[in-house]
Amino acid sequence: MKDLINQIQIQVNEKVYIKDPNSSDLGKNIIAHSIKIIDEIGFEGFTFRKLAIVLNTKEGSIYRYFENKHKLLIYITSWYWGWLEYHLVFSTTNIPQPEERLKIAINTVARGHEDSEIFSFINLGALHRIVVSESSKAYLTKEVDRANKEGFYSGYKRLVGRISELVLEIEPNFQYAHTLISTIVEGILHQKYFADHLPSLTDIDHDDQKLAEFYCMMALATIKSSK
Amino acid sequence: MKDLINQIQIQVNEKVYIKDPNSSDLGKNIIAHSIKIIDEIGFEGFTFRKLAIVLNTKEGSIYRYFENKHKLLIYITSWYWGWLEYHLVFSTTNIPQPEERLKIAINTVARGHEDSEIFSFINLGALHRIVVSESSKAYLTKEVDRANKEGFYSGYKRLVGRISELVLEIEPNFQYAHTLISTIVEGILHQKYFADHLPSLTDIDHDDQKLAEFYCMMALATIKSSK
DNA sequence: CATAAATAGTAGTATTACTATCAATTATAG
DNA sequence: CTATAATTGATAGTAATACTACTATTTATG
Repeated sequence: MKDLINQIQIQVNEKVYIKDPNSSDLGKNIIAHSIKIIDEIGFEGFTFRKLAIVLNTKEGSIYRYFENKHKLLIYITSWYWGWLEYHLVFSTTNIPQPEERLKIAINTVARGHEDSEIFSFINLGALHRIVVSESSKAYLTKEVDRANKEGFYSGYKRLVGRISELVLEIEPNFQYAHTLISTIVEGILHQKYFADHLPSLTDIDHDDQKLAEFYCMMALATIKSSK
Repeated sequence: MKDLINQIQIQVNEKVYIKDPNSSDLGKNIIAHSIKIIDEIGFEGFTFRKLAIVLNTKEGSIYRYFENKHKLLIYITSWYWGWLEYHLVFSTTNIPQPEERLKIAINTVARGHEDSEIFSFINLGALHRIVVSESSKAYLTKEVDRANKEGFYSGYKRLVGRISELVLEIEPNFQYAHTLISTIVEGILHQKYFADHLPSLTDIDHDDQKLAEFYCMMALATIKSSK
């Protein structure tokens, strides 16, 4: 699996960047090191100046790739959702039972990364932590409508859409597939954050397996209750 | 009800502010107008300078009340959770059936404000929109652990705790009360945001009643499924 | 009416978030 | 292998942000 994964490239909406970071070494370093720095000091503390110093380059060079740090955040979170979607499609094909497919999907989201800790130059562990604690800042902004129109959130929307389809396979008359799945995906991220920082808001303590089980149980109970 | 509500004062952890904004006209204006400005231009665009200009005062005077704008955000969101808790306690007392109490609680969170649009000098409609789109930024920061230690999130935690207790009254052996309730509270906020900005992630379109019904159904199905 | 408290007014600093320009380096195409 | 295009490096500069500090003036209170 690892070998195969290294063959593919995750596509990110090209309007997110000025110059494709995959097209050069500097570009790849910008992605790799911004993930590292944001993971360490948080998105608010992260600046292109700090990144430039680490990369032994200048702010100006980074601005040739991304208009601002918010776009860079959209880039790396979109990349993550693209990667997860790839993973999801892979893990659910050839599973005949729709209920089983939904369970696998929820497990995929809850586990986040796993067998491939480093995907080419991207540290998936750090990226996953960023998604947990920073990804909602990609859309919780006054520019959300413009960004959405440009398609910046299509990766996330596609993922939610795909899992919602699995729900509809189980129960085609279920009216709340998107609400249920976006609640679960956001819920998984939040519960992980709460386990780390606000433990009284959760009952699941760093156990991705258990987290997945809870949300599977919740999903199936909710779907069936609607009949 | 409105008259009674105007009698009480919502308490916010006093470490959040330097000087109690309730103790002066300027303080109250800081709260009232920061809610207005954040609602209009978003938390990122909001600065103490802009607030000072609107209030015909100087940055320095605002800094005597709040160390920085992040603390002010914590203040106003804490205030909201305190207000909601008050509402919740009020609306669930004297209801004998635990299931009914849980339903009322979820409805209270989903409706957010309603019969009291303006609570003394606070515009609850604007505050509710801020809670929907900005409140998670109060804890999604690298300072979260320090802030949590200071008790800055106790209002939110108390609210989740209270509703979790209602869950346990229905089913004392349920293991995931906090996870379920924090998922629902966050879910309600997210679904409202999605309805406004990313509609493909939700099935509930600006209908607080329906939103509450969905999450009530989900809660009860999940609780019962665990038996 | 005195004096303490609060606010207004003015300055100033370090950092952020950029933009612009030109020189040096590196890639690529003929 | 060289011309030239593309990329990056280096330097500079601006407006805004996020503060801190100090003094003058106003307002409250005993």
